[in-house]
Amino acid sequence: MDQQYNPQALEHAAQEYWLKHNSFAVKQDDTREKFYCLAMFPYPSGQLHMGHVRNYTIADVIARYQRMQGKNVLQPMGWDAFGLPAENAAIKNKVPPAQWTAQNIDYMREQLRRLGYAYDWNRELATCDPSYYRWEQWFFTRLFEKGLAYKKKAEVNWCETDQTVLANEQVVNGCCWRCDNPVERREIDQWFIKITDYAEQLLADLDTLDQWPEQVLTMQRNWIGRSEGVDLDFVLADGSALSVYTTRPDTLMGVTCLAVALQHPVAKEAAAKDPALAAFIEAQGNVKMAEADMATMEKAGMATGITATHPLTGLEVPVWVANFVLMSYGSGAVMSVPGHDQRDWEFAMKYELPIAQVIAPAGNEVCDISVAAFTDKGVLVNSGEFDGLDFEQAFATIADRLEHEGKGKRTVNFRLRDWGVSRQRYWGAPIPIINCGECGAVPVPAADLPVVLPTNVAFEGVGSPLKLMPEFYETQCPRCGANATRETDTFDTFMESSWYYARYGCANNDSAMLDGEADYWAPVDQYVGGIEHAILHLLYSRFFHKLMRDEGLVNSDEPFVRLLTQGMVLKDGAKMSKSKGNTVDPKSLIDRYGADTVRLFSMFAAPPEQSLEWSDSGVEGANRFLKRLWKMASNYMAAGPAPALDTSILNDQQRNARRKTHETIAKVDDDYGRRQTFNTAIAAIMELCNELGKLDNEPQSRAVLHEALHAITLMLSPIVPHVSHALWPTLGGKGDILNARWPKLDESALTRDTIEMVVQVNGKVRAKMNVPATADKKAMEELAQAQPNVSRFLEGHSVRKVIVIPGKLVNIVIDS
RNA sequence: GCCGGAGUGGUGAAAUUGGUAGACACGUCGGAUUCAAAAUCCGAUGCUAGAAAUAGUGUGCCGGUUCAAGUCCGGCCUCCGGUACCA
Repeated sequence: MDQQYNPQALEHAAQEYWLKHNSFAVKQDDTREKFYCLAMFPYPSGQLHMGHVRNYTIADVIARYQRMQGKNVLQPMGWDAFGLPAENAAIKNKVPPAQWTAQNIDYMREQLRRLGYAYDWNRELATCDPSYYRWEQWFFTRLFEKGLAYKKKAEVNWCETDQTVLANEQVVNGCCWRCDNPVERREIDQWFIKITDYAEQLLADLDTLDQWPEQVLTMQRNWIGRSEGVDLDFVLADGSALSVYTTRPDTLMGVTCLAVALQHPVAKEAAAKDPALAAFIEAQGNVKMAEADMATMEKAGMATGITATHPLTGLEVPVWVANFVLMSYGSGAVMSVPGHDQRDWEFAMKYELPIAQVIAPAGNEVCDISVAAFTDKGVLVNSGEFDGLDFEQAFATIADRLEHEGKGKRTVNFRLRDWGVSRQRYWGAPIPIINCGECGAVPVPAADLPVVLPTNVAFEGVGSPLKLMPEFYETQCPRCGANATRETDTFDTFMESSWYYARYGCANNDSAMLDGEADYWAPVDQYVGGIEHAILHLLYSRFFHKLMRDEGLVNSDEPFVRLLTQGMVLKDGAKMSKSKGNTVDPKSLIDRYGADTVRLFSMFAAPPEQSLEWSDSGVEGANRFLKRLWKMASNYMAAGPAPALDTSILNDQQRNARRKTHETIAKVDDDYGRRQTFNTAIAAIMELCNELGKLDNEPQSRAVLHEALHAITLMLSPIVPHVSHALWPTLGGKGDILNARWPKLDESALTRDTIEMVVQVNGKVRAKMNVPATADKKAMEELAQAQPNVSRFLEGHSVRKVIVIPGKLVNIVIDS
């Protein structure tokens, strides 16, 4: 065995060994429990960054740990290859997006290989490959035929100069990020998938995800946003109904105006006759299509001159246009109750609209409507016949009345909106639809799939190249044969990332989207990825899984059994990113210290769910630990083999070291499996190593050391697999360490004769004492009072009570 | 704005079910080794006072519950993630 720890040589050897033995290729095996471990696949942006390293190391540690539990473990890797950055790079570097993407994948794959991840590379996939997206296209045509995909008009950010649709991130201060001209909103035809049909299921099934972080479940619940309310009609002068949705029908008698969205038909109609109103709508509309922008802009409105009849009082209520009303939520119109809604209150104050109080606090709270809205539920006042009712009674009574008179209806509403999947972009999977003058939108027949995206294009960033390629869009209608036009929009990239996890199960099947093997691996047992995906990606994937289930492709209800959301990698308190110029290239660190050091540091520096502060000296520390470990093993080996361990003849020091070894095995097992706190697992192993360094060279001490080194090598192998691979045979390990089992805990090694306890007086620690393991509460209490530094504090005071927590502490409460 | 998190020594963090605050590291300081340095090894290290024993104090801020609060409750502040076309 080498005296020196030489990571470059041993890592190369381990990786060659794994490659030669196909160590991570797996197939269906019904004799063993399967475990599917998956990290969110990367966007091939150019090179790996530390966020990737952290993500993939966490998943790799879990995968390797599960393999040590005897499971059949699948861990695949692939590429989320469509998306906006390829188009940006194409413009900047004058290289076609497909070529840029392929180069990046090649480079990043090599970086991943050097980190020694246990991937089954046979299943690698890239979403920009027609053999992948053809099934997505096929699946979309199935959704279309089931009525789950439909077309409607929706707004986008439009740059007139570049003749292009802009993503929210490409709109900076209301202007195009490239040409700096003001952006306008434009309404265009787009494809949608009816996720709202699945809203109830998506909400209800969150209750089954008991291995997901509570915060993610909460965010998804709030995002879906189920509410119970009433849809009710205010009648306009022309006899048509203006429908509004409210969760507070108890405040109906306090309505002082109605507010409609800028895009609402009533607003459009009024604007047609009122140039000032048209100008207002125009001016307010040029805000980008992002909720954060719309919700923080200054509230503004304008009266339309139209009035509507209140369904209960029969009084006329003015209709306003307001920029904070969302066309996409409910009916695009709301009733304004300034007395009991803070936003309405501010709006009423600004425009000097009346504010009426119709709810009074049920208890003794103070309530002054002239200072702020009273938004709690309470008792109805100034509401005529409804006075005195509480919220529930008022809801029921008013809803009944409206339903009875045909003016309203109890409704369950969701904040969730249908999923818009059209993108007016080049670098994405073509939407498999042909538009025919006669037949309308016709799905491309399965036999004609895939609709292949042309990759040899000049991409200038003005419009989509597909719109300039008659050879792409000129076609015939599959139904009637007439000349027709192919859809030139492509899919939202969330489409690809919503089902890739399932495709890994049968990545090379070219006759079906999914098959029996895919269903064998599904669902993913452990999913690992950034918290930034807590809503969109994870919700779309859950939805897609249910769609695939209903198509008979999988048999489970949910795609991800257990979820770990990892925090970001920061440097100097800011997220590591190219734009901030504070990235650390994993390659140079691997070159300098080896992959094991990089893996060890990224697992040790913080628990996986927290953000991780990058530290160069921390990396040094991780490397130093591996060197010490290597030296400890090589010193042990140099002295020749130790005798067999005989636990009946160990002295105190040896017994203590052995107890520490087995305590560590129990802790690390719990940290890996249940808690997933790899930082504390590593700390525990370091502690053990520090302890072992104090052992002498007696034969049984060396036997204890051998047992410990054996266990340490196994326990560290998920985190630092290369050095473990090298140490294993030298420590007498049998076979391939990848297939070795987790070290066995010897419960009998854990016993203690005495236990250290703390003695407090009035909650302050005053002494520590060793009590026999067999002592009862009374003995602990007596021993505690006898401690010199304790009796000193008790003098002159009477003991009021004594609290004894066996094995932990004794707290003596005295009069002060 | 709304939804979800986080805040503990000089630094990254630990404290798992309300029970010893600061494990394990990094850094710093002191020592050993060395002609010298690097590397390595040993020791000290929350802050204040003290030679020490020890005492006081301390987990973003204000208040509360409890024998006991980093942990639970109420009210704030700051930062981070998401906000439906970044992925």
